[in-house]
Amino acid sequence: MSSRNASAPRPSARSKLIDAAHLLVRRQGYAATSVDQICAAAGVSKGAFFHHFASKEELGVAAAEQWTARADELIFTLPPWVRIEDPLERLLAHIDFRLFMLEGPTEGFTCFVGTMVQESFASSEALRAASDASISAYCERLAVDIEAAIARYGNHDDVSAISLAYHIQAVLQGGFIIAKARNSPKEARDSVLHLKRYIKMLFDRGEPR
Amino acid sequence: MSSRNASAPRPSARSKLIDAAHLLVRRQGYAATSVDQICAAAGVSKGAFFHHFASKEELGVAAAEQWTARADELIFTLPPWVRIEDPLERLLAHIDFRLFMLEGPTEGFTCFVGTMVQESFASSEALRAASDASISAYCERLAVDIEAAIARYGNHDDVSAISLAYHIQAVLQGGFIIAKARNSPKEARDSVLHLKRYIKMLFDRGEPR
DNA sequence: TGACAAACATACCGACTGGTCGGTAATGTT
DNA sequence: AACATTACCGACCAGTCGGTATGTTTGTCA
Repeated sequence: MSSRNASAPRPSARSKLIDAAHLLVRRQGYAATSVDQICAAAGVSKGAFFHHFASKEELGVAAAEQWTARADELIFTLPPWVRIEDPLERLLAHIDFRLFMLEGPTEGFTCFVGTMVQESFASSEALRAASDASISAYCERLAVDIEAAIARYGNHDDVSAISLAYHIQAVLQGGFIIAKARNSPKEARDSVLHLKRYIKMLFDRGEPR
Repeated sequence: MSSRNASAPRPSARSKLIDAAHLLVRRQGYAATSVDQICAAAGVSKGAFFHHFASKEELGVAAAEQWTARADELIFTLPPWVRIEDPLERLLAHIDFRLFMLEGPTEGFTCFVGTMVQESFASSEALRAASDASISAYCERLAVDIEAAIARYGNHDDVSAISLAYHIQAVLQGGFIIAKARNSPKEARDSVLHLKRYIKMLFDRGEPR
């Protein structure tokens, strides 16, 4: 839907620009990142930028779509634990993975679309919609596993799978902000541990180990 | 610490600039909000701006401090439920209040410092520290009530009061992002309901009503 | 080899950015 | 009345913004 042909012949300018946008926007935010900066980081001229993207906003949309694909691969396709049979164990492994990601420098684990949508939700409908699509795709994919866990184990209240998925996403996004403010992922990690405890309680299991 | 004398003689330029900054930054983000925009919204000249603040960054710091005071008043001082005797009931009333706030247009309930720190954590140590101070002040104030609730009721695991306070803050901050992306507070409200259910479970109480 | 278009580079535009500066009006203080 | 201080104004600066116009290279197919 985003690129005219499925296979990119050269991985060149376009994808390098998107990668640079991911890097810089996660570090500085969308508005504070200039087109010139993105070009310089990508090692590409400004003319090339506007050859591939009609505007900075259009790059933002493309970068959000790419972010979705990247996340789906990194979280739902490549890791070995996605093949765990039990859906609840798979869900908990997912949480552990997100916890594992909360390490190292802040720029390494924060979310491109979460950062972008915070600045642009009111000023650019295109960026807001693209960010929403990315976040919602993650949540809907996660809700499939949650639904399966509910079907097998039931849950404490009659919580909906999709609302729990959004809750997980909210804890993560909020954790990123706390980590940025605190300049440390510690509080964010503890928050994800609270989330894990909640999920276990929801499915009526005691503490692990 | 922020203003040289405790009582502001005229509520004029300085506070109007801070109010305008709160409004515009919450809507557009920090970098996307220009000094000229803030001056126009405050009905104040640019010269007056740089009379009161040495830089845009300094305004950001002052606005964060003001945000802390405003939040403390709005959440921990003025509401009648802050005088509920039982600390757990008071905590749950706090959650209900945050839920109640998640209504109306997005700009109405989002967090100034949360928005600002997301863009500035890597580029301005002063803004990051000011945002951290605001968020942490809220959490530490909240942890007092949580600590009292733990003392009276115990809790399921041996979770710490301060980590639960940061978790609450994470759910709220994350909810703001979800609400911005979804262009609706629905999923954020559901997320806070998950949070409330978790707190009840933590303190070993069944469902309400 | 030549034709032609896509992929890139260079130079540049007007609008706007954060910030400066010289000056003025009001408000104490003595 | 004289003076000092603070609050405020509006013009202005150098630099940067997103975006455009135009030129040059590169790959493809005849």
